[in-house]
Amino acid sequence: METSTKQRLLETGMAMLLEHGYSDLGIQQVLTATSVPKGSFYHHFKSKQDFALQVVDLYMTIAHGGLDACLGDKAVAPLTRVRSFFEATGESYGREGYLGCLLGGLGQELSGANEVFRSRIERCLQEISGRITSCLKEAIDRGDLRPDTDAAKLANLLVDCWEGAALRTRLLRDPAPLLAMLDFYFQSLMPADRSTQPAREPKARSAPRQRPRSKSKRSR
Amino acid sequence: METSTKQRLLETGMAMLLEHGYSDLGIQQVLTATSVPKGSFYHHFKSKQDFALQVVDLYMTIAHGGLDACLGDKAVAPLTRVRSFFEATGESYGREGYLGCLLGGLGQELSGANEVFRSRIERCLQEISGRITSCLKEAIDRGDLRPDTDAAKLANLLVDCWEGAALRTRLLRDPAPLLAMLDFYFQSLMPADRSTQPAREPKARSAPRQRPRSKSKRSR
DNA sequence: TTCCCTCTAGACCGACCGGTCTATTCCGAC
DNA sequence: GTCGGAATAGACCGGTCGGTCTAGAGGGAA
Repeated sequence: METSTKQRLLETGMAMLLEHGYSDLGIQQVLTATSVPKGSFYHHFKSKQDFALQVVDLYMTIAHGGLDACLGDKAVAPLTRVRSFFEATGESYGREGYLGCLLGGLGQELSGANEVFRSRIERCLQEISGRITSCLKEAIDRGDLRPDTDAAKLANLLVDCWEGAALRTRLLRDPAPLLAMLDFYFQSLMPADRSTQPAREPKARSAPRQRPRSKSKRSR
Repeated sequence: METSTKQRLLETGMAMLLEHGYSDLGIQQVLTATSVPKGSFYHHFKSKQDFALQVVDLYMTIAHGGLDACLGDKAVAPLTRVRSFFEATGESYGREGYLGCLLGGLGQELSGANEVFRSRIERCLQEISGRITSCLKEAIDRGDLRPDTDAAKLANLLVDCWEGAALRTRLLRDPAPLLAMLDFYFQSLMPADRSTQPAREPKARSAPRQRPRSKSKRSR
């Protein structure tokens, strides 16, 4: 079954929005790339903005899928689960040429002048942060974090720093900033000894975990 | 002495680029805002891109001014100097309505498809990071950081996370993410006891150091 | 005064933008 | 069959884009 026209538009649009951003991306470019006539586009979407918002929805569906896959396994330490989500996300960035995060990209570009995108993308980040918060709370209950830890604050911090590192990754076309950021963050949470390990999983993993880990190292 | 036409274009352009981004900002908007005819614009700048790049140059001149002011005072502990630079930068964001950092904004928007901006903005971040690196090395020499610390890596990390927090600040129109990020970073560098205090200076200060510390707290 | 160069001034250009519109094709329901 | 809505198809629209061009204003040097 070949994917529907709408789905093709959304998927191609996601990649093109990531590369070009919103304002620089013409509808005609998307139509040419997908061989879809303009009439079909405006049959499925009521405007360019509507299209981009639906791309964001699709992006979030995928993100939640990743969160489900990584945060759900109760057999793994909660902090390890959180880290594994970001590592998996970083790997998916690699598959797209290290262009960073769509939420960060659209958020930066549009939030200054477009209230619809501003609030929508902030809400998306809050969703992700919220799910990480839950996992951090588990870590607190389990004694992996100090009991007075503000889980929501720590989760937002992680998301924010991640977005920054993703921007740098986009500028450098190199994943090093993402990895360095995760190292620093989790090392700070588990000063020196503590039970939970840096990033290895204690039990068998569900998803295939290939990834050549990128040989590029650069100076940084 | 009223500022020159070119200077007015650059200053207004900086504010408008911060708000609208590059692609969404029309030259005509800048001309209208400054009451400058198009002929003058293209007399001073050879293209829109040239204009934006010169805005970035101006931004960097200002940034270096801030770095000079904050990092130069040898009487203050180096880590405190670094922190004070970012705190001052955060305050300047506030004066512009918490729209974040121009380098982050243009970097996100354009680095996917425009190699000129990509390399230029990466270079700008490296310049800033480089100056922070020097200051961190001072901290190492002084014994405020472990001697095996990778100063450049730590400086890049700080810049990256700062940009991420600045993005969130733009989305929320609130400085809290910036402050939370600085707290976490410097607390991690000085675990618990260590000589240097969180953000207070050990010796007499030259520059006036008021700092209202921003009353907005929000939930986060 | 004349000259010349910098800068101002804005009409104008072709290209392309997002979006509309009408016509046609497709295909399951009946 | 044939009917009717979903989807495709692309010509077309007004507006705006970045950029060009010509004309003139200003002012210091000779």
